[in-house]
Amino acid sequence: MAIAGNRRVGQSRARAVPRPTIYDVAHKARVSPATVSKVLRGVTTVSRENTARVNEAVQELGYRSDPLAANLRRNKRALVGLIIPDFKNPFFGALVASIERLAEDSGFRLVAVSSSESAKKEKAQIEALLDWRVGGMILIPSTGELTSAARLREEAIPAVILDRVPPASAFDGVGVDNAEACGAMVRHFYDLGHRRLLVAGSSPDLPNMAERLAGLRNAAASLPQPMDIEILYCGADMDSANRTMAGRFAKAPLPTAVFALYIQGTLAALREIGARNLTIPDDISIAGFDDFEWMQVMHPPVATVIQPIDDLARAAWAQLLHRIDHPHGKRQRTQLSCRIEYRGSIAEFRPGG
Amino acid sequence: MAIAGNRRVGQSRARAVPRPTIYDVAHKARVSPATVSKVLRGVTTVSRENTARVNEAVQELGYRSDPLAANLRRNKRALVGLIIPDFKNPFFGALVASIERLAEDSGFRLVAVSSSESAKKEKAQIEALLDWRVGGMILIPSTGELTSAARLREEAIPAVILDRVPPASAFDGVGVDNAEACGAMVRHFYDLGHRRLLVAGSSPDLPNMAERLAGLRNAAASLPQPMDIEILYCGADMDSANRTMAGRFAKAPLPTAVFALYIQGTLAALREIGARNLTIPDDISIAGFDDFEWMQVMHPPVATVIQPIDDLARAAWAQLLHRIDHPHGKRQRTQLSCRIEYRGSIAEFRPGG
DNA sequence: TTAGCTCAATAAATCGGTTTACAGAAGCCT
DNA sequence: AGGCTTCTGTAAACCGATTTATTGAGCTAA
Repeated sequence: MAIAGNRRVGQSRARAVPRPTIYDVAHKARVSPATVSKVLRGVTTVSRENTARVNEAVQELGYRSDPLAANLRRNKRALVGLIIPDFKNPFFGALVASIERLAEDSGFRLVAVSSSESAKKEKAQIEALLDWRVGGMILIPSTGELTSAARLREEAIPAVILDRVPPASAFDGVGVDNAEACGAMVRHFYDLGHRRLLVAGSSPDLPNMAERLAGLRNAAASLPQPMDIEILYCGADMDSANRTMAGRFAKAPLPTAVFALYIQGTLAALREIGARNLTIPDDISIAGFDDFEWMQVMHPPVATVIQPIDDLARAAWAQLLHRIDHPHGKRQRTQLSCRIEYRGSIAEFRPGG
Repeated sequence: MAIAGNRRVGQSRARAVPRPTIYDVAHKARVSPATVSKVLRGVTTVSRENTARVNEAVQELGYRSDPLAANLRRNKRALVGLIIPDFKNPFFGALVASIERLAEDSGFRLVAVSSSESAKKEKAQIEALLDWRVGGMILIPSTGELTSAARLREEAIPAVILDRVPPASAFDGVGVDNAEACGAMVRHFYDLGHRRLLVAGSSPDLPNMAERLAGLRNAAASLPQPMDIEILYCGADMDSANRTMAGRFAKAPLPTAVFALYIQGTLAALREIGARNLTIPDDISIAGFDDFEWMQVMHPPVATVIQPIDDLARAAWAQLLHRIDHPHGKRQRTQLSCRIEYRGSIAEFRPGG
């Protein structure tokens, strides 16, 4: 705020013709501004004749409403905020793209910002969006603590938690059935003879990670024979993921399969496997989470759990609209199913293979 | 606009305590709202005593300014728009992340939107941002035509074209020296004995593509011996890229090296090479454009031209700020240098290898 | 002492819409 | 004809800040 406040924002040359206002339209159509406003908002208590004249004037002047002015007067605003952890992750990118389209279709303006996986930055972004008096918020938290929840409740902002949905919170949540997907993957590995599985998660604090871990632990517990599941927390950034993974692979015994629960884990595992000249899937099998184009051009293609991104976006959006209209309705949680693509990176375990 | 207009935006429960306004602060500090505004904006013509009282009141009330109201009154606004072609591409994602941080540091709010690589959508997004009376705009065009340029000029909006900078336009531009990088890559291939190079571009309409093509053609023209450079336009989406690439590889003679000028081209080439069981780099060498994590976990790692993303963002931002302050200054174009990482995917060409 | 000047403080106008409250016309019923 | 309702249309208040024009106090110089 500081610099833009001091900076002489707007020395730029004035337009030749300033944008027309609602008053210009009213004047041209020989009605009052209030009537123009009604026509523009589709209020029906305007005579056919006046409606026509207003529309004509709008056309001729090329009038477009100023959303700042409009939103200022409205008590709640046709603005929604979306906070994602990282713009560089195409999974989040796809969510942004999808939600952007949905918001536009419903007449909302989406303001997408990132928290850089930092709770502090997330908090600041939430405050900034609250300053804008957004009518709602979709949040992919940077942490499971949901430290900012208090503020959101204080302001009574309709909010939906997406993807990283805490087990208990006062907010609507939309995510996938992580446990089911991970359970299925574990059983698949088991059925192929794997008994030593390395799981790469980012951090146990993230609710989706916790669900994935719980899911695969539960699945493992109900297998006919025991399966050794080793969990490795590799951190959110590539550097720490690479380091942690390298540290693990320096020790015996090596796992016969790796299940990476997030993209950086997948990349770190692939890198380490490559660095040690292990062959996929003969020496070691691997599966990842989320689907990226490059996974299919690897040799062999990388098996992965696929979250239904567009469906997630649609569900979150629907939830948010519903919450805006019904602030007091019961809290909802939506869980969608993942699809697993068992690609060539997973194979049967052959002892001594 | 339509639905949000009709929707009863804001039935939500009123806050227990509505956000304090500048009037509340003024009342509490026993000064006028004008004085509060001055203190908040750092205007110095306020007595030490009043400044202190205002700050105290701000603190106690937890007051935060409403940017909508503030921006409405200012003639130009502390808002900048950023239009990118696609949120799903991590290259653009990284630019968004970087520019977001820079904007924040300068006290601007960034509104990032996407054009989905469509000129029509781009136009709509530009209009929407103009409606918001943004103080400036950074645009990565969806096409080289810059069809929306007229509107931007009409509104006299400070604008910077990023990445896909047309050769001649009335706007500031920030990009990389595509020609130099591509020339270097071509010479590298030549020096390694390659004489049949397949180049995968998205579309000749994009200015950066055109520069890349011109660069490699020029480089090829000044080589000691002729080099066969075949250019293939594969389109922006994965489907068409895959189809086009498959079509090319169905015919002889195959190239000895592929240089893909964009990510989808790189992926399509890798897929097709894999599908035909060709070995990299023994059967065929390959280089890409832009650096993605997965390139380093491929076997062998994929050589690529690396654009300095953070520097691009910084240059674009600086350019925009400068343009906002000096609307009439001479148009500037910035070209940064790329770095090439020659990784294992490129090797010497051995005839009959 | 008084005109002239500087400086801090504020009342009021303003940005461009939306919303409220009310007025006037028309239609209906008794 | 008079009372009641319904329906359109508008004046004016309002959203929450910024900016302008003005006031009044304090100080200096003549």
